[in-house]
Amino acid sequence: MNPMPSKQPDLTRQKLLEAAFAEIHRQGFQSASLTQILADTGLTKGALYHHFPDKKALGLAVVEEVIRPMLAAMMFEPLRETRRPIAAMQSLLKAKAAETDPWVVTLGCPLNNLMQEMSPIDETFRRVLNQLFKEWVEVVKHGIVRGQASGEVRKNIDAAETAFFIVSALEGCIGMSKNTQSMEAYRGCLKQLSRFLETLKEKK
Amino acid sequence: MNPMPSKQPDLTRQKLLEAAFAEIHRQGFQSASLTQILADTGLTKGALYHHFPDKKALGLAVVEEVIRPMLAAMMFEPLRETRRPIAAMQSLLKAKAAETDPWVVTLGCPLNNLMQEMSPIDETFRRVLNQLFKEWVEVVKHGIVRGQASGEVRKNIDAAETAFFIVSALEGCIGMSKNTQSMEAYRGCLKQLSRFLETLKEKK
DNA sequence: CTTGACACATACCAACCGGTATGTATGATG
DNA sequence: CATCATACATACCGGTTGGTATGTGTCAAG
Repeated sequence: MNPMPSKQPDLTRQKLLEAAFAEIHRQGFQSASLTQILADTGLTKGALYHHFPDKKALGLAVVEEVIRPMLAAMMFEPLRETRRPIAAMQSLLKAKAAETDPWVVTLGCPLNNLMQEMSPIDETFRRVLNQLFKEWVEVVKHGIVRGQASGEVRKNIDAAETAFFIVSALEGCIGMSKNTQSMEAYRGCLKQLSRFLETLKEKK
Repeated sequence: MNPMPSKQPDLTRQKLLEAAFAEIHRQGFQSASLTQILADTGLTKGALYHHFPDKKALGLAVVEEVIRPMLAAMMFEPLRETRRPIAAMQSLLKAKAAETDPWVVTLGCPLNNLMQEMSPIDETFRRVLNQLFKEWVEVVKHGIVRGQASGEVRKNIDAAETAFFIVSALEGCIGMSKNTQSMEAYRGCLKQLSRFLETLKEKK
């Protein structure tokens, strides 16, 4: 009846995923230590290898079940149905710039970190990460297209190319700011990206 | 007199640096294997630890003595004395887009790779990498300032912020294209960056 | 001719890695 | 009550890691 706190497999799996996410976010996938993850969770290898066949599967699960929902909530949802994507994205950037948590500036975007590390050396990772990345670009692209329909966005721009660039530039800003470890540089970079977005608007 | 081919210490050191650069570029610093580097050079640990005190020193030397000159030749020099930086950068981007070597698209920018991996977890690396990055931004910034003086560039833009953004966006383009492994996406992204540069020009 | 610093090569080490084999408590099922 | 799969824990393994200690050949100086 009263289920023991330590015998809920779904909860255990979730704890492993979250600890793995944190460790991977800090150290990267290859340098992430399973021992460390287990130390963080208080679990053992028995639990880990019961829920995941190997380290790689754990990493891929982190992408699908931790990073994807996170990204969807933060970046996809706000753009999903907007008819004024430029305005939506600018308020999104403003929100990011207003964050006081140095999380992003110190550790960077989890998706980008993994892409940079794993895409060149592991095809499975590359496919999964690229799929997620492409979804992101697609969301932005559809936003732009809707913006073009509603008259907010100029019609002589390539929606796909522009969307790819916007996401790339944002990841670039985050990455460089991570190196600088300066919230101020981060905000300035986002401001310039916002300036670029402004140039996409239809002139009235 | 005739110096033996294998007893020129400077040459040995250089071989180690280049092999280390290649290995680090592929695998990242943490996952770079000293054994692999030695196998690539045909040398042994005796040679390595004669020239470098430890792995970290080797990595930092790679940054200073391989990546820095490479970056300086490719990105700094073309902008050093130009009075029309926008034009110079656009021809630079054009040259990058025209490259058929998939080197950049498959492995990415060595500087950015190291920054993403090492900056959050090692302060020494972060300082060295950030120094190099800041020099890059500075070169672009000075170019913009000179462009403002010569009338090519609008005067109501923040040179420092803009320079930071340009470098960030470029690194972002490279990074995302590395993930996509598509030369076409890479070229499209550079084209959008070029479009941004165009908006910096003084209206005639 | 000897000495000694330099430029490596060889052999070895403890620590850690991901992964496996086995043991065990629990809870549902027949 | 017996059975059996689930959900872990424990103990262990071979391989690899960065790093070290020692050996050796060369060459220049004294």
